[in-house]
Amino acid sequence: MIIATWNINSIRARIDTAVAWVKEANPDVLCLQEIKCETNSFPSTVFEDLGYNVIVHGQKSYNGVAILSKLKPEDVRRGLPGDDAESPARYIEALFPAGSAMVRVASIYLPNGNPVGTEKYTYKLAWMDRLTLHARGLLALEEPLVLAGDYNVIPAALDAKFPENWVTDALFLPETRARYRIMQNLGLTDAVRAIMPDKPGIYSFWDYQAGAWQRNNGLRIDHLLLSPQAADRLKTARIDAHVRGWERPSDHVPVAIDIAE
DNA sequence: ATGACATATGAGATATGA
Repeated sequence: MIIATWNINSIRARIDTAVAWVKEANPDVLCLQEIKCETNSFPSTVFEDLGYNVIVHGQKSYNGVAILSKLKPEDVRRGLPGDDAESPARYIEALFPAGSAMVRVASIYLPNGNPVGTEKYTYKLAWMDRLTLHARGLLALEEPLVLAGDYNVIPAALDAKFPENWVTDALFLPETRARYRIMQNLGLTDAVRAIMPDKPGIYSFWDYQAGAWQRNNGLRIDHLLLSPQAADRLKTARIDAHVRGWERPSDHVPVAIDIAE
């Protein structure tokens, strides 16, 4: 079962690109972030025509998350516990039952947090604390669980081309990385690093500016965290970096795993 | 130090992003 995550940076501006990758990779579940549209404006029929179920948690202009899936979603949750009606749309989760191969998947768009020293950074840290609390509850279910998305976290120096440029940034500060590590210490496995523990130069984001893609000046900030029951089934993980070279690309690329059914 | 790019909104310029 292929499960992927992709910050699409506007689904309406990127619909052809999204369809092209879906046809190429044929994922069973695709978590999208930064769809940048309201729930009712999501181009659901395009994907339904390709055989996908579509669930969306959108908002006007910014943020917004969705999950495309071949299996019918159940137990859908929109928003993280603690969200209110005005909270940005950054979390959607569903259960995909397939006999013994059932899996619960969340699409996560974690706040960026810059600039540090403002309420944006404290909001990011608080959001990570809320996510951790929710993850604890999900882990207690002892199910295959995949928390996939744009974490806006550079977990280690290995995950940036120039880590020294990020030491005071919200993506790489010790307080940020500590919270990501706390999630791992709960028993969640970073799928890409489980498959490629020490491999340098594997990134999921390249800035649009200053020729970042051409110089491979990237960051690995899109992650799939797996419960033990999912990690036991992990077969492969990959980052589809070639998509960054397509016309009018998102600044992020899809990250995909294959778990045994 | 600044801007470089890109998108949404809405019709020019600003907010957001990482």
